[in-house]
Amino acid sequence: MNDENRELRDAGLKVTAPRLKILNILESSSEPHLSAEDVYRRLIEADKDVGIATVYRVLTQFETAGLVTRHNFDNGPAVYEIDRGGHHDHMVDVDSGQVIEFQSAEIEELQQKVASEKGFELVCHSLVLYVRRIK
Amino acid sequence: MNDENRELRDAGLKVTAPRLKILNILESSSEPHLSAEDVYRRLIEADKDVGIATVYRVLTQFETAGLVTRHNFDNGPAVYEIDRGGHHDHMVDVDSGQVIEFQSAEIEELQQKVASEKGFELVCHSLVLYVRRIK
DNA sequence: TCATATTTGTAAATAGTTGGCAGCTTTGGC
DNA sequence: GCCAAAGCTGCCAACTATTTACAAATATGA
Repeated sequence: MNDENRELRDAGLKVTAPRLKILNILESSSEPHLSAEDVYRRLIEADKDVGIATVYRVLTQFETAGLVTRHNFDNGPAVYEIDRGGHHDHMVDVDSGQVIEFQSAEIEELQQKVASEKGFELVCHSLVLYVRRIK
Repeated sequence: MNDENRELRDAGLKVTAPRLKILNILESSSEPHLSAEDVYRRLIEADKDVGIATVYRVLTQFETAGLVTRHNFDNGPAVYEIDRGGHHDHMVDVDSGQVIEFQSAEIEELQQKVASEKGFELVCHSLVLYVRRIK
């Protein structure tokens, strides 16, 4: 019983071929942000017999289980990112579409502060900076 | 020639009945965040003869002209908000769906700082805090 | 008033995502 | 190891949000 099996078990999911393959694709991808279509395309390269609906279902289950995070960047399809521990936000280069990750403990703190000033606790957040490279 | 006519003119748009009505709906709505469907429904209450495609087209033109801002909250349709000058971000109550506006000069500053540290200038940003009311 | 460029409504097309269902697979108990 | 139950899958149709094509209607400036 290897690590990936255990990850699925711990998430309360049966260990099946599609789930293992999808988890593997997410873990081994050099591009950290994959859409359902992206995952689907990589899947059928190796194995004709999969449906896009399964990809969506599995990605949603992974999200619920906390294995991946789903991002809705401005338009287009949602992208999924495997959770490697460190929380971060994203910068999108408006010219190239490139996505850059960053962390800012200060911003995180201020978010907590803003929420609690209004009588709320912060559940999660979505911060995307749209940026342009300085020439 | 009234204010609304001028707003359209200044945006380089011909002054047409659908545009005036849509602008009016956005300006007079008590709910500041309206989806294209919302706008469409209010339109046909007064006037049967409009198409949803026109609503989308006009809202996109308004966005390009800087009259409105489009937000993509987590799921569901995009919502449009008339620009009343003051920039602000949003908090969404995950239990009720209620949207609360807030401003934080400190967060804005930090965003600039983060972008410039990576060699970028900030074009715009999207910050949504998903929150829960403290009991 | 006219000519022209824009804009509109209708309807059909598209993109992304979800749901229904019959058959297949995993799992835990024996 | 074998079986029943529960869960999972592929296929395909449906669905939601949005965009496009196009011919008819309208605003604008001369």
